[in-house]
Amino acid sequence: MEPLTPLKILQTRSVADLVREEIIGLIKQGALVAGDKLNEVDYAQRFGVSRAPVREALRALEAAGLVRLEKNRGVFVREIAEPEARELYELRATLDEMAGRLLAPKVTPAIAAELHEWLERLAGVAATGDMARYFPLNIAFHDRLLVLAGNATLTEFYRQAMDRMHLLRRRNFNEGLGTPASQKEHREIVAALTTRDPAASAAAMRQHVLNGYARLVQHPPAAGRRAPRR
Amino acid sequence: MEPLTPLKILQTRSVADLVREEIIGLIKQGALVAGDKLNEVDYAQRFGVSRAPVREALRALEAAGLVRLEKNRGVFVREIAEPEARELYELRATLDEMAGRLLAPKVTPAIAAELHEWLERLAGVAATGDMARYFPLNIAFHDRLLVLAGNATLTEFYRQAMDRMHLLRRRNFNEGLGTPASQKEHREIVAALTTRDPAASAAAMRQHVLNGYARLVQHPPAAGRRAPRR
DNA sequence: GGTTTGTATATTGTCGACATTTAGGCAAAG
DNA sequence: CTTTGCCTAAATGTCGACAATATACAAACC
Repeated sequence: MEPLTPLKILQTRSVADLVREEIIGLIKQGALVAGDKLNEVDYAQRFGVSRAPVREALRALEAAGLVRLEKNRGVFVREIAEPEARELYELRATLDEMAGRLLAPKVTPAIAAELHEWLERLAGVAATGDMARYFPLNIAFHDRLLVLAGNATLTEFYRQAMDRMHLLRRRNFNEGLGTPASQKEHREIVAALTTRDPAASAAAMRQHVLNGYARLVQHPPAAGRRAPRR
Repeated sequence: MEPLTPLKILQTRSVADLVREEIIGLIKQGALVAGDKLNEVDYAQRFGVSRAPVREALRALEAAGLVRLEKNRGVFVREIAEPEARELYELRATLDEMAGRLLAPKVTPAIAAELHEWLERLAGVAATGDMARYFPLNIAFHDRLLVLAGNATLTEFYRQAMDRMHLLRRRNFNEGLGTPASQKEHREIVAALTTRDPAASAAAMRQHVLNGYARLVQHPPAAGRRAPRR
């Protein structure tokens, strides 16, 4: 009943919105990495628009913590270095923990079945070793858990935290994913949720994130790129 | 050594930043309430600037969840109604809980002394019944706890959540503050922190927020203002 | 009388241009 | 050879204006 594709887009989405999403996409796929500068004129021309909507998009990205605006100097993709990386993982651990506690009592047989489907899909892709596919799938799995938890505000904050994780040096963010340990923790999370035990589910999700951080830091940091001074 | 006031401001802060902070201030002090429309030309003239920086400020406020942009219709102060209000309090309870757990082991005698000072100040102002003074003091107290917890990212997310609380109908957000029950919980929080017990501190802070929500909902909702349709 | 159509006004979305500032190169002075 | 100063180019901050959309009101029609 709703075409929703052709003109509803132009009726609801402004150019600034599209630019914002496009840039977020570039960050998520690694085309833009921490420290990169975003030239307003370049991006305006790339999208065939003027600078005004680009600037609005960049302002929104700044508020989301993805870029850093330096007056009269330019916009740079934020870089998350060590003190902050740990902070971010601790925060995400707490958010995931909350999601586990909320979701557990809501798990129905249908939800349990869906979660086991996710496990199979994750295991299948992990077996191929194709990180380019596993990476977004893993994020989608965790995002789905948050959505199922039923607190939209929590999901919004969680997504903001997850977006920032892409600002870690990509080489690192990927490492340790899809490992047997990570798979095992996924199964433990689903198992706890299936028993509808809030405390166990919360603990499993929290621990999974903290272990993910441990797997991250034990991998050698990638060599630094250009580092805009200051 | 640093004047930091006169020209450092103009060197680092753009007009859009100032406008953004100004509007946030209007929301915090209640001059702007949920549902109000923000006319771009009006605010541009009020601050003596053009629409461009105003629009950038509004984009940032949208990303922070404080306003809602409707294409070709305008910008409106977001309204937080019942399902979302509960979500927000649950989230804040979790963030405060995390802060309590982080802060407890860091409490030194100096910090304990500072916290007791806060208690006295809060009790003093609460005794006067002057909510206009108690209200920001209470927020500053909780903010201070977050800062002392030492996780800057957590503090940032917490502040974003707190900012949104101002979008609850102000009549409600104030009610229940400074009550004996609230004061008692403050003392329990500081007591737990002083013993450096992470679990007890986390629980006290969590419960304080959840009780605050309970005190909120048991007060009659203020009559609605204009409600922009859709 | 109620509904619809048409028009006028106001507001937003976007654009192009100007002023200001920064970054870098080059030359002159030390 | 280093440093200082100036100058040029590029990029950002801000502005005013135009086009497109939505809202309000009035007229016309059933």
